Amino acid sequence: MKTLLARLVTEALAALAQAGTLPADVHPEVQIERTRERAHGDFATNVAMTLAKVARRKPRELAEALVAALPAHPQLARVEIAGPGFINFFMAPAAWQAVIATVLDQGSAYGRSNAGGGVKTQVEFVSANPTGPLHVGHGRAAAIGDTLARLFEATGWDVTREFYYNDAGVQIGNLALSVQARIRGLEPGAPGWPEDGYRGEYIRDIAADYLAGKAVVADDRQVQAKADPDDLDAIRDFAVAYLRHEQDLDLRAFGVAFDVYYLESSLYADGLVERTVARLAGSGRTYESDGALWLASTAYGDDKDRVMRKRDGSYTYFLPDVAYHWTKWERGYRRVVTELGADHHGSLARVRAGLQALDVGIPPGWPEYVLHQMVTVLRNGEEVKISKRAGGYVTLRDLIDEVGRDATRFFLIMRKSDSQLVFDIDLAKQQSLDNPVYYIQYAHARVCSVMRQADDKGIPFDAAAGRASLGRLDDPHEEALMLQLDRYPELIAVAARDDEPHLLAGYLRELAQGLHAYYNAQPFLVDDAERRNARLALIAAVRQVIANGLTLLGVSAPESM
RNA sequence: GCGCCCGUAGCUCAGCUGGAUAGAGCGCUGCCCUCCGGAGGCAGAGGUCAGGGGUUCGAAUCCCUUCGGGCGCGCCA
Repeated sequence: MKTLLARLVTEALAALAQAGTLPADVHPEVQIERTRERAHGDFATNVAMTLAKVARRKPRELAEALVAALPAHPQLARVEIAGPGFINFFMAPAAWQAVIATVLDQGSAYGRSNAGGGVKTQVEFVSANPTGPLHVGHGRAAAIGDTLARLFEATGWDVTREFYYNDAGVQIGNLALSVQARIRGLEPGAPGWPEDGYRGEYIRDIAADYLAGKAVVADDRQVQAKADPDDLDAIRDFAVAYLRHEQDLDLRAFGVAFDVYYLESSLYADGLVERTVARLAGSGRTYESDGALWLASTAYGDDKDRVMRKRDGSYTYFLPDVAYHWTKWERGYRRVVTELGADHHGSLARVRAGLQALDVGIPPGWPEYVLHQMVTVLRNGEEVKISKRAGGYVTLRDLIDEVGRDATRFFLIMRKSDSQLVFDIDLAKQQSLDNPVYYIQYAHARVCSVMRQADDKGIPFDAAAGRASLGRLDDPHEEALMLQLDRYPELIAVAARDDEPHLLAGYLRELAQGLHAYYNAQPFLVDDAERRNARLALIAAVRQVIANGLTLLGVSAPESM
């Protein structure tokens, strides 16, 4: 409908230009927006105001001329001029009613599009190092990254989910030493316990399994424990596989699956770090100072120059980060989203600057970054502290076990990633109206229940009859719902374009609210078969869109609760 | 000190790439079940959109600035 209106307005503008009311050389972008209030019609445009200056006419005068030149269309019932010069469009009821048939025809495909045109796209997220179980922050990353990936898939992008981690660095060495200390029966803090060792109970579990010679299978590796307390390499390999496996279980319980696991160590093994150094050196933007090799990254928008190679000859993490993102480009991903905790925001400007310095055709501003702010967990109104080193923190799996996957995913996605998020465990656990995820799921279950009732009463929903009688839908609640349904594809497109999955959570809440209000205002199973089937067609369409939206969030749409 | 993010109702937060009288949930007050699931709905109170400048037909939204909070600012990852 938006595109229809935009076309009509453009035609009218062309006619005005022809008549000399408008200068011939203006080609304004016609904005059609949804109105906030029904009194303002269904859609509105502000072109008369934006063009008033170049046309040297008063906005309302211009609006009059434009409306006079507007071609008639059966879907357009009425046009009004209001306020400072808005042109308000009132659509014919049939135009709204048509959305119901569209939803029912398209089913789970409603809302999908091909905006991405099949372009190879990658979402990198979670990317936790295998030094412990995943915590709530990783959960937020997983919810955001996976939902984005689903949104991209729904809008025609060819998506790969990637998990990047380091299996060979300082932290991993520390992990191996911690497990070895546990193998030797040491407790955290005891003499001989490694400095900055991992103190969590899970280290003890790894030690026990290692000694027992167990085998461990993770999604990207498998290892048989050697049970030798002195073989630090073997301990490390086992511990990494063990924790990777634990993370796999967490992610699976969360409904998240990765296509690719990328190892930082492979960047070194495959010579990609060296190649990156050489390429950067060739840029003429590197220099030696204090015995270290620097990149003049300030030339590319960074706020200070960065050390590439330290005085001791080893590389800083800046280099593998650039090398890694270069591989993303080389592997053909043209849209890339890197999802990180906001505490890593410093790497953003550095990596982009490094990629520019490579001069390999990567556009400025590539890749997209989505940074999420901190998660605070509340239990009994008190903050639960998260401390990885000390152990005993709230893990993702604790949350899933306690509040369930649906509520966990929903709570972690419902806020804008830029905002800090308070995760109230007690609220998330509540199976009541206070809990938004139950409220939405209940709307879905409620429609299913009405359909069952219809069957029981021997008046099952007749979809064909419903479609033929859509003209019977004239209640304000019905109009509001049709409007909401019509908006859904646009919302999906915007959420995918702007990397804002939280919009979908808010939309679904509003749609559910519309359904509940309608339910209370009107009976559906009325004797008048035309009206009854028309109403059932409407709520069937609402159920379909709720299901489609929940699927994109990775949340189930139950038929009864 | 510098950079990024945030500041909207008592609380938690939306506000759809600048639009008309700023919204929702919870909490509070008062209503609504002979009816398809009351696990619901309706109405009301509650705001200097942190403060101050600017840009323009129009600003919660864009720019500058002050204040407050979070996170970064290492030849750690």
